[in-house]
Amino acid sequence: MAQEDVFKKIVSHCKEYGFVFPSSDIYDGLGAVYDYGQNGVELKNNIKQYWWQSMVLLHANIVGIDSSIFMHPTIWKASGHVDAFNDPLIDNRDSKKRYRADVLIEDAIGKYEEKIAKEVAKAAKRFGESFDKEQFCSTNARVLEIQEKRDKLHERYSKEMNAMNLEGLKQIIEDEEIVCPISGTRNWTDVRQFNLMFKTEVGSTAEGASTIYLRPETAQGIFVNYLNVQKTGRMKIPFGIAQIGKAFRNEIVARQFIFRMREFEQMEMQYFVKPGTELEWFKEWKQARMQWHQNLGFGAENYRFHDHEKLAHYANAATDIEFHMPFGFKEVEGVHSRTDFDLKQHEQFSGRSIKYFDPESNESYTPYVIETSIGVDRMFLSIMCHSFCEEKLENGETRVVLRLPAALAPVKLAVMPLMKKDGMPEKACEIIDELKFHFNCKYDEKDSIGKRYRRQDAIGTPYCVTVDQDSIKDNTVTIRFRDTMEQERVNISELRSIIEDKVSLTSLLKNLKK
RNA sequence: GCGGAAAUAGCUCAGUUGGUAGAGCACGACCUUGCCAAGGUCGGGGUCGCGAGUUCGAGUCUCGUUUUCCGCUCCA
Repeated sequence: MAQEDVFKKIVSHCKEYGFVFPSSDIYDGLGAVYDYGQNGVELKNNIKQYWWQSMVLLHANIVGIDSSIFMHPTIWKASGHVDAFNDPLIDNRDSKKRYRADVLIEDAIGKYEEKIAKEVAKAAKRFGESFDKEQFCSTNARVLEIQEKRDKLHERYSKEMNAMNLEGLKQIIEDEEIVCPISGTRNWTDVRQFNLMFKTEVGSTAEGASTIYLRPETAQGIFVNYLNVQKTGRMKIPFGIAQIGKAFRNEIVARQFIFRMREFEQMEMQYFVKPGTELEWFKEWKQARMQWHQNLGFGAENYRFHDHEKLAHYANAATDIEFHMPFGFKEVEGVHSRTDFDLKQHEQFSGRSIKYFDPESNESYTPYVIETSIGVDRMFLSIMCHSFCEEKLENGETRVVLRLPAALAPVKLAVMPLMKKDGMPEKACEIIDELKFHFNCKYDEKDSIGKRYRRQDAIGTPYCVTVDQDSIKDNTVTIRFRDTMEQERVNISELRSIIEDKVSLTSLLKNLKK
């Protein structure tokens, strides 16, 4: 597939030009872990800056924190991760397919529903023609019988799920004679659990050691600090807390390059609102986050919302912002209305009151939360995918160019002497020495000028400046633009004003303000 | 975790029925040139993913293992 080829090219481009390397490369790599290289780290930092500034700089009522990766283990009991990250899985030995045991059983419950609906429909049709009391009674009895079976199954299933009794779930699958949809057989393995949280131990002696987890999301660090921030920052609802940080999930299958990694970075903002207003704020943030994405100029057609129909236990509204990757529309960001679930849970598990006292209405309440949660690495990938371009030139050659938004580009300006003599290198270095305080500059004197331009194209440098013989005499240089490859002759003293605005985040951020 | 495919220089790959490890690009030095991947000379770089086995001899055959890709599966 052409699209997959493009993705492969992007992956190797990332490695070849110092954006992303497989982790532990010289030891054959470590599954689903990647390192960012010299250019990747610049791009990633710029993405984080764009997000952070759009949140914390542009909103008087949003502040940031940086909470630690280790947290009290009870936090993950309160959040539900200890239970919910333990999906019960079962394999069919014939089809070699793996299923979630709970999903299989829920499907079986659904089948009873179908049966009931069928009986009712059949009866309705028959009674439309002629009413027969005996038939009515027998149908009624049949429906009641199925309903009873369904209710019994449901009850048993809820009980086993709550207890996370793996043998019990397996027994249900056997008793209900659930077959694999592919092979049609009942040749099942035992139900097994895979814990998606990484564990480690705190305390060096075995006796004093306690198991703790690497956080699977950054959100809980915000929730448990919510009251600290509210009190010390004198925050009034509605207000938000933003955080950028690493999170860890022991994914069963981690694939598609940096799209799903075991160690990844999140940018999360939890917005605390008055109960009852949460759906308005949900709508507001949904739009605001989409605007933030589209502000990069990648084209509205490459984004879409994916509203969740099946909501997680903590949410009363949820949507994903998906971006058109070479392997399909994929989730980059989630916007969730998390209700007061998390704060309430932490109140219960910690035994501390973390209610908010509203001075306007003179009442205390647990705030509702709107969460915006975006994967830095996924954002990085979407930007690389969209910017990567193999361009046919008029002379028939192809040029590989990264059309990164200038504000995100790792290097803003490359300065190169046309020749390695006659004072040109020195002049070029003078230019860099002045401009390096304002944006990221790079010097290059190796190889022909054309080759050097292409090298900069490949890492997305928006501007190249070339110092030639005339520059020595009249202090002018040619500035070359990445996207058009056109050149202009300008005075060295003008360079900063020409470039600085276009490569700064300010230009992006200003477009965000309505 | 299951099934399929793959792994040779930084990258892309060649390597015949088992017989001394190659090319192009990239990299370094020098010469020539100078505005869109230029030419020349010389040079550095590989335990052929790793470990066993078969063999006089393994990049090549067999088994195991690791990693990657594709499909399944999963995704707060």
